[in-house]
Amino acid sequence: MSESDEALHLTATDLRMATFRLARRLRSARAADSMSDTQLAVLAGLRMHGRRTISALAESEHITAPSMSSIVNGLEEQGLVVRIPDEDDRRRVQVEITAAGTEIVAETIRRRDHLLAAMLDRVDFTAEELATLREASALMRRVAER
Amino acid sequence: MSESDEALHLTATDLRMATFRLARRLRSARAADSMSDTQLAVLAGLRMHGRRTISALAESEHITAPSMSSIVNGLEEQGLVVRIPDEDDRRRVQVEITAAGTEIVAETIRRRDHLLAAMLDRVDFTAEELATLREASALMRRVAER
DNA sequence: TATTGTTATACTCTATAACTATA
DNA sequence: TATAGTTATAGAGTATAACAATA
Repeated sequence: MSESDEALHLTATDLRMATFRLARRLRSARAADSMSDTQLAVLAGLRMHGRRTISALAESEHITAPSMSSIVNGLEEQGLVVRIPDEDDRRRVQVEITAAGTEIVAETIRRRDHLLAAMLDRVDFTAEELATLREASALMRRVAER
Repeated sequence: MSESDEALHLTATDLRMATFRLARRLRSARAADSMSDTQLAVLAGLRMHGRRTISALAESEHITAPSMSSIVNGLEEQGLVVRIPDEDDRRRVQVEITAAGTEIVAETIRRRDHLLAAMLDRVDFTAEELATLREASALMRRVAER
């Protein structure tokens, strides 16, 4: 293994462990304990990208269309999304987030950010260490896009 | 809000987004597609900390004892753990990972590290950027410990 | 015929309540 | 009585197979 390959693998191992541990801690914070990870992910996707069909949502979340149909049923019963018939292709259904759904996502994000900010505060990082974390965040997002 | 509070919250937001996106990508890599996140977490905990009781495992994973009992049933049927009666307190059962269970964890870690190393490679980071990621990994683990 | 979505059915993971065995 | 674990039962999330409506 070359020196640069070794650096790559060492970085990968460190970053994998750190990412899983932090994600696990943050995932516990959410606006409603009854919301599943998938429900939150669907709402967050709709909030970012606007209305989507069942198939598109299923593909985004890597689950099947019947599973997504069932998830959307649950969200619709809670008033967090609405199904809108597609006028151009009447086989399709557009799923749209409601104001209540948007608020659930926003509140979950607020709680996670507050939790993480409090965790960062307790460690008492220097300005330089905080800067390193922000630089790394940008790098991590570039990695995750690939 | 003070300047340092603002830095804390900006860092928290960046890091939350980056962490969730990367964790989500990496979680899909595992030694067996049939293994659930909880099953993997239990195996990984047993591999690190040695034999544990059902109650201790349930507490670690933040699930109830009946749920953990069921998870352990599944792992035992697959030959990945064994139940060992506790001689000192015969109400207790010690759960121990088998060689096959250890291998599942090791293989999952290998796959995730290889996936992440390949992702890092595709972005073509400089040595300095890789160093930033490794420094940040250490900082993230300190944060997650709190 | 092919595509979009739903319904039917089954399995896993989770919970709470009730039970057994042991302390 | 209290604790450790299991069993019984139910609800949510997932899958595959079969179906209905539309293109």
